[in-house]
Amino acid sequence: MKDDVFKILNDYGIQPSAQRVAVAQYVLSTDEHPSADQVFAKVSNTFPMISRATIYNTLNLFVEKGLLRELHMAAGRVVFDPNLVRHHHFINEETGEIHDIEGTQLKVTNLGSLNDYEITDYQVVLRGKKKNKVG
Amino acid sequence: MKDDVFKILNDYGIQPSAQRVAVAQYVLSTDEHPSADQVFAKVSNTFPMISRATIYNTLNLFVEKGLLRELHMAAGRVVFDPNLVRHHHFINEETGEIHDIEGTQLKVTNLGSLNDYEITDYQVVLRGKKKNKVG
DNA sequence: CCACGCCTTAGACAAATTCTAACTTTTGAC
DNA sequence: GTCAAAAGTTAGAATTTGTCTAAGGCGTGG
Repeated sequence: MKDDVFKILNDYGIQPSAQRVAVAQYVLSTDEHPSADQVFAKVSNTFPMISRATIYNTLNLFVEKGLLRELHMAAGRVVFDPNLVRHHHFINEETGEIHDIEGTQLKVTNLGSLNDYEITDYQVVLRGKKKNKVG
Repeated sequence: MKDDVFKILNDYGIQPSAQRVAVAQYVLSTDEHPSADQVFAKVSNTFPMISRATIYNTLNLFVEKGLLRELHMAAGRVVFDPNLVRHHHFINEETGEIHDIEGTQLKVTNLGSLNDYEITDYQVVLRGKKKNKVG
């Protein structure tokens, strides 16, 4: 198991260290969608000397190397939108700008199959960059 | 124009004040998806005495009254996801929990029509609550 | 005028994240 | 093995985002 993690880190071009292995063991085996602080709390149990900065450094490195993905949807760090009609958003990853995508440009189907949930709102979040006009 | 804003605030049950009108004039006329701090910066230009607390109070009031919507997708306050396969997320608004929705349960179509953008990633974000089992 | 309620203010506070400077560990050359 | 350079880690300071608090301002009804 620790060997697995070692191999995974190597595969992603991440130099293993005791701290990085400890973080990876937790985040790769959970479906809790933890925040950095939750990772800190969990990993501290088995690795009491680890510092917060290392947690942040390690998580950011993992994201950079493609081993983890960041989700930007928890509370806090919020922006405001006066457009109340259902619509979607495109985030330009080069600039951070958020653009509206009209509701009619995308269609989400099969919503009805999610029987356990009562959906009050949904939107599609697209990430990418503006195409260069060619020619 | 100022009269328009006055009327809108009244329509949404918001007691107008000089500060609230100033904030509304900016946020209702922009498509910049501003953060609270950006609102503060802009409104300070025309209303130098306004305080940050008033900006936050006012924006939160507008959201509460339905005049604005919050978007939780900017950088910061982040959680991490080891699931790299394309999938979607359901946020339980009662608990804040984030659940994975398999990519196969939802289908987004018409992506190809967004010709100006090069999409590197997308996901559907659903908000709501777990249904109570009835009976 | 006075009191009451609502609003605003400045600054304190709190939480999340990044930065910094010093220390430790690893690695590679000799 | 020893040394130096590079990489990683640490604690704590600093920054950023947002809320809370205590005090004061303003308008309306008496």
